Amino acid sequence: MTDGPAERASRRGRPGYDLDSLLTVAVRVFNERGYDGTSMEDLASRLGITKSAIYHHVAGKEELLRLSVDRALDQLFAVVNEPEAQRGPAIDRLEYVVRRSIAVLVDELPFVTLLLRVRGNTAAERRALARRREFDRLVSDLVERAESEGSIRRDVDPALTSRLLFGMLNSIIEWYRPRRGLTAVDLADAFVKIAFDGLRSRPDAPLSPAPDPGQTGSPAGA
Amino acid sequence: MTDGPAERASRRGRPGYDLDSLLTVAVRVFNERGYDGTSMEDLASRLGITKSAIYHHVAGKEELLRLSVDRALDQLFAVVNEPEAQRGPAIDRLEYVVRRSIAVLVDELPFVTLLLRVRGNTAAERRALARRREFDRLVSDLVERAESEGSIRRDVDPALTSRLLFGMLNSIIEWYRPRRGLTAVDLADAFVKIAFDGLRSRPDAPLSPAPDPGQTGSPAGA
DNA sequence: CCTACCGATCGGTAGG
DNA sequence: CCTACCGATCGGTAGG
Repeated sequence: MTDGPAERASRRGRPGYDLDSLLTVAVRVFNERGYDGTSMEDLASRLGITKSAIYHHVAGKEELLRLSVDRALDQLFAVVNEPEAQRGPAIDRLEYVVRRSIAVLVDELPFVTLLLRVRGNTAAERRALARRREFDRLVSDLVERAESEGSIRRDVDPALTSRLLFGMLNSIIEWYRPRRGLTAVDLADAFVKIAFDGLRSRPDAPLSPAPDPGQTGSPAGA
Repeated sequence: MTDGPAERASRRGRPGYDLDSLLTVAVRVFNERGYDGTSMEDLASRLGITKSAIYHHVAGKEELLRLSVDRALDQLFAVVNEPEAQRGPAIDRLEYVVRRSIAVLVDELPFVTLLLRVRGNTAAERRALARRREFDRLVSDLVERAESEGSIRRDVDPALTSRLLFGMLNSIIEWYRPRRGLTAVDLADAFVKIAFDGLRSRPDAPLSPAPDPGQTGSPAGA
């Protein structure tokens, strides 16, 4: 009896954008030209509709930004609230959060990209930055706990370790593109190796139980 | 370019900005508001002069960008051309380039920040991106060489290792601020530990790097 | 002839 | 979702 949101749009009224498909296009343009550098006219011409039509869906440019970065933030917060991130040794929880964050980053690449480029010039941007800082603090607490449990090196400050770890993770948005032969799981495997055990080869150290010898996880470069 | 900004200009004509001191202010504003989001009027009011006066020094906004990113790029290329980056084991050369790049990043933080935020919307931006890619290729070659020499782990693709390594390095601009108790050398020391040996504590491995006796790495000068 | 600007205004385009 | 607009501001240039 009650039609779903997509149902309603397709049955009644003109065919056109719903909020989700509009956001998908808007985020792509924001990432190409920068949020500040994108005019509502840019968005309208890319969407194939007029500027005013956009205001049918959202109150303005800032709401487009808010809805977009919240989509990324909601999924990242969901990760740290999953049971695997809440119990067990902190080092395992940290690895879990890292792997799941990479999955979110890959699945929602344009939205996470936009989130990471927010600078804080407007209210919506400052709101996004505040939520980011809250996420960073949760991760930082996890790193600190892992250090006090003795599973993370004690000769580097936990806050610094946390920043470098997620700095490396976030940098993935700069070059990762799907459909280039590197899956999210292969990427996460390689990332965890580099981050947790370093890029140096250590012939004297015992290898982890049967690291798959078949694939090297080559990312088809460029 | 070691003379004080106002020294040279104080002899003839009005006291005012020379190109260097103008760039210092311009880059700061670009980083605050974004390059696209910065108007010439923004720059003028921050400088305390009129818009027209800026055109006395440069041909336009794009030239301000070009001069700024070239300052960062020139120093980064200088690093890979230093003798310590040209001879010896590739792993040592890589560590040297990492330490010196961190020193450049810290010394020229606003200029490197601007460089890393360039997106390619204008000709000057695309030119900067091309030079960045050239630098990245030099580093990537070094990582590949270190892997073929057996000093870097073989179970991760060198191009991927290189991207993660410099992704982590570049992320320093997001949070590092001078005068907060973390010197560039301390930062580089911690960075090299995390990047080369990983964040995991390894009670079974010797504390000091065992495989290569002698030096632990080049102290990067700064 | 130089350096270092000023006050005013150009044709177009921004978000709403 | 469109047409017809607004107040303001954009990057850049004129003569002095």
